[in-house]
Amino acid sequence: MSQQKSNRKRTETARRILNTAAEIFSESGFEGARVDEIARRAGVNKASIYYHIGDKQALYARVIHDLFGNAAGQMVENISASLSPTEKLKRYIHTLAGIVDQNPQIAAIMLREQASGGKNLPELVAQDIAGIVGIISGILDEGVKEGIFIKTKPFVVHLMIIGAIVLYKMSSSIRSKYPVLSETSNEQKDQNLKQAAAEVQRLVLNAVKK
Amino acid sequence: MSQQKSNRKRTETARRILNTAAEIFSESGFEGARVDEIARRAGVNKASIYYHIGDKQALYARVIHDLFGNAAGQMVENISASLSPTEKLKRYIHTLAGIVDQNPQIAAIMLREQASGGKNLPELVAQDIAGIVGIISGILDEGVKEGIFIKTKPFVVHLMIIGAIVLYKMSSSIRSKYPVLSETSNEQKDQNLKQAAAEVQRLVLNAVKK
Amino acid sequence: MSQQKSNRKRTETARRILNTAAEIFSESGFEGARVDEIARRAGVNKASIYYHIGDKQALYARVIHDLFGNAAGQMVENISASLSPTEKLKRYIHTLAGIVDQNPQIAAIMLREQASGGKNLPELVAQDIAGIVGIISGILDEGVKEGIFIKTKPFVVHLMIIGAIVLYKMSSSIRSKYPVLSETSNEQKDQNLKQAAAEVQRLVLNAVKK
Amino acid sequence: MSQQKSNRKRTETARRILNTAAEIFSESGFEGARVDEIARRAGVNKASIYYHIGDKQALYARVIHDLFGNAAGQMVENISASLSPTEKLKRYIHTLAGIVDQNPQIAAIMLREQASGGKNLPELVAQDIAGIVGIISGILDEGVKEGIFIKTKPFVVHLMIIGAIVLYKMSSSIRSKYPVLSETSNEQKDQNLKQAAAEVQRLVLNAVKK
DNA sequence: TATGAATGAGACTTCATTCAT
DNA sequence: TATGAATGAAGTCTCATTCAT
Repeated sequence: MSQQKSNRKRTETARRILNTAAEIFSESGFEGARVDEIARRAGVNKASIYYHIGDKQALYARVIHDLFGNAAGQMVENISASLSPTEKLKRYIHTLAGIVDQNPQIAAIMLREQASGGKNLPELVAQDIAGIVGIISGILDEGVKEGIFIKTKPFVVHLMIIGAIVLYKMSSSIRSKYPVLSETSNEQKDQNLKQAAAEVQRLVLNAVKK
Repeated sequence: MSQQKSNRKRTETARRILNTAAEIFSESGFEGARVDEIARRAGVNKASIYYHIGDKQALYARVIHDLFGNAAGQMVENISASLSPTEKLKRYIHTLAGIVDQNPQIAAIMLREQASGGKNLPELVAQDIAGIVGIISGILDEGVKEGIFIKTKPFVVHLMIIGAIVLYKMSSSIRSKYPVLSETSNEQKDQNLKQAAAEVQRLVLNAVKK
Repeated sequence: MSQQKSNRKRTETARRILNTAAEIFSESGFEGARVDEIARRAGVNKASIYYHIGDKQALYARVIHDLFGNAAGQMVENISASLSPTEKLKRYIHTLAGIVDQNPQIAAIMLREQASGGKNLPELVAQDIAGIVGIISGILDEGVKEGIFIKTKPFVVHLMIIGAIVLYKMSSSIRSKYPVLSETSNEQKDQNLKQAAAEVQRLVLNAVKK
Repeated sequence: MSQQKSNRKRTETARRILNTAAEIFSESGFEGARVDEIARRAGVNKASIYYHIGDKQALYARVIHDLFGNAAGQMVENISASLSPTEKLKRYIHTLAGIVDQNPQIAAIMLREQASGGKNLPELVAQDIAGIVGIISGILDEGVKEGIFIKTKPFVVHLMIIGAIVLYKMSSSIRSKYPVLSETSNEQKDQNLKQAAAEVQRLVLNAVKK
C-alpha cells in the first residue's frame, strides 16, 4: 500500500521532470536548455533531477527515447498489413502528422538532431527512427511490386513527407513571428496541420502513382 | 597604399572570422558554439572578434545574413522570367540543391532556426527567406494559370522541396554514424545530393502536374 | 526476547556502519569520504546512519575513538611492569606494529590527522594518543635511571618508531603503484610489516643503548 | 619591453596562485581545499586559476611538483660526493630538516599523500621522491662497504628519519592545540625543528654505526 | 526502525565579454 | 589593431542532511 503510494510518487515526479524537460529541450535544444529552468518549471528541486534521472545527458536521452520510441510504436500499430499500398501510404502520412501534432516537442528535437548530425542521439533512438524509415520503404516497394507505384528512391520520399510535416509544424511559430513569411502565400489561416497533411497525402500520391 | 593594405587586412581578418563562425555555428548551433573556439580556429585573438564584428549575437547575425542573403540572390538570378513554369520549377529545385551543396553550413543553420522558431533570426534574414518562398508561389500560380499545374498549397510544396533537400544533405553524416539508418533502403552509395535533387524534381513535377 | 533481538540487530547495524566508515575514512579522509558511499557499502539506508550514529562528524569521532582507544588499551596490557626497559621497548614496538597490522585503517587516519593538525580530533582521542606517548617516555626514563639507555628526547624516539611503522604500512600501496619507489632499494619482497618492525626494534635499541 | 612586463605579470599571478594553493592544500588536503578560497586568498579571480593553471587537479599537480622537485634538487646539491658516509648521513638529515622547515607545506602534503596511497600523485613527483630514497640507500651502502655502518634495510632507515622529521614538524600545531600531548614529556619549549633534527642525527648514527 | 524522496547550500568549471597595453 | 589577462555571471553537478511514511 505505502509501496504503491511511494511508487506513484516516484513515477509522478519523474514524469513531471521528463515532461518539462521535453518542453524545454524542444524550445531551446540540448545546449540551450538549462537544468535550473527544467527544475523550476517542473516544480522540483534541482537535485531531484539528478536523483531520479541522472545528468543532463541522461535526461535528454530519456526524453528523446520516450518520444521517438513511442512514435515508432504508434506507426507500426496504425498500419495494418491488410491495407493496400495506397491506403498504407495515406495512413503513414496521417499517422506521422498525428504524432507530430500530439507531441509538439518531437518536431523541434528532430530538426535539431538532424542539424547536429545526431551528436546526442543514442543508438536506441537511431533504431526507432530507422524503423520508421523502414516502414515507408516497405510500403513503396510493395506498391511497385503491385504495379501501382513508380519506382522511387524511398529515402527521398520519406524526407519529403517528414520534411513537409515537421517544417509545417514548426513554421507556425516562425510565421506568426515574421508575418512577412505568410504574406506571400495566401493561406495564413491554414495553420492547421491536419489540412497540410491532407495536402501532403495528395501530393505524394500524385508523385508516386503510376 | 598602407591604408589599402590595412583595409585589405581588415577585411581579410573579418572574412576569416566569418567563415570560421559559419562553420562552427553550423556544427554546434548558436548556444553550442564557443567564441573561444571560433577565435582559435580562425587563428585570431578572441578580442579581435569583438573589435571587428561585435558580440556573439552580432557575429551570428552577420553569418546568417551572408548565407541567406546570398542564397536569395542566386535564386532570383537563376530563374529567368522567360522560362516555362515547368522549367522554372526544375530550376528552382536545382538551384536550391546547388546552394545547399555549395554552402554546407546553410542546411544545419536553417534546421536549427526552424527548430527554435527563429529566436535568433533577424528581420532582414526573414525577408530573404520570404523572398524564396515568394518565388515558388509565383511559379506555381503561373503554372495553374497556364493550366499545366493543379492548384496546390504553395507553402506545402515549398516545404516538401526544401525539406527533402536540406534533410538529405544533413542525413549524410547521421547515416554514416548510424548505418542502421541506411540499411533499410538500398541506396547507400547514393549520397550524392545532385541525384537526390533530380529525384525531387521528378517527384514534385509528378505531384503538381495536371 | 524480542527486545534482545532488537538490541542485537541495533548494535549489529551500528557495528556494520562503523566498520565500513572506518574503511572509507581511512581510504579517503574525512573530507573525501562520502556518506552515500558508506551507506552503500555498509548495506544500510543513508538515513540509518543519522538515526544510529549521527552526522558525519559524529561518525568520524566514533570511528577514531574506537580505533585509538582500543590501541591505547592494547598497549597498556602488553607491557607488564615487571619487564626490563629493553624488553619493554621491544614490546612497545612490537605491539605498535601489531596494532597497525590488525587495524589497517589506523595508519592512514593517523597520518591525515597529523597532517591536518588534529582539526577533527576529539579531546578524548588526544588523550588516548597522549597515553601512548606517555608509555614510551616512561620506558626511556626508566632505562636511563637504570643506566642502560642514553638520555634522549623521548618524543623524538616515539616519532621515529611510529613514523617508521606507520609509513612502512602505508608505503606498501604507494610502492606497488609506483614501482620506481621500490626499485632503488632491493627489498621489494620485504613488504612484511613484521620484518620491518624487527628492523625498527634493532635500530632503535642500537640508538638508545649505552 | 611590454613583453617583459606582460611576462612578469603572468608569472607573478601564476606564482601567487601557486603559493596560495600550496598553503591551502597543505592546510586542508586536496578534497578539503576550496578553489574559491584559493582564489580569494591569492587575490585573483577564480577564473584566473583556470586560465593560468587549469583545474583543481592540475593545480595540485603543479604545487606538489614544485615542492618535491625543488626538494629533490636541494638534496642532491647538498650532499657532495667527497664526504664520508657519516658526514653524508648527517647532511642528509640536516637537509631534510631544512627543506621541511623552509617549506612548511611539504610535511602535511607528504603525510596526506602517504595516507591516500598516492592517489593524486603524478608520476613525475613519484620519481622525485624515489630519487630522495635512492640517495640514502646509496649512503648506507657506501658505509657498509667502508665497514663503518652495519647492514640495514635502507628503506626502514629512511622512514625513521623522514617520519621523525615530518611528524615533529606537524606535531607542533597538534601539541599546541592539545597540551595534553606535550605534558607527558618535558620538552614543550623544544619545538625547534633544528634541535629535533640534531637528535635524529645522533640517534640514527648510533643506530647504524658499527 | 527503516527507507525512498527531497532539498539547500555550495563545489567545480565554463563562458562571453571587457581591460590594459 | 592586436593580444594576453582578467572577471562576473552563470551553469552543471554533488553532498550532507532532513522529511515523510
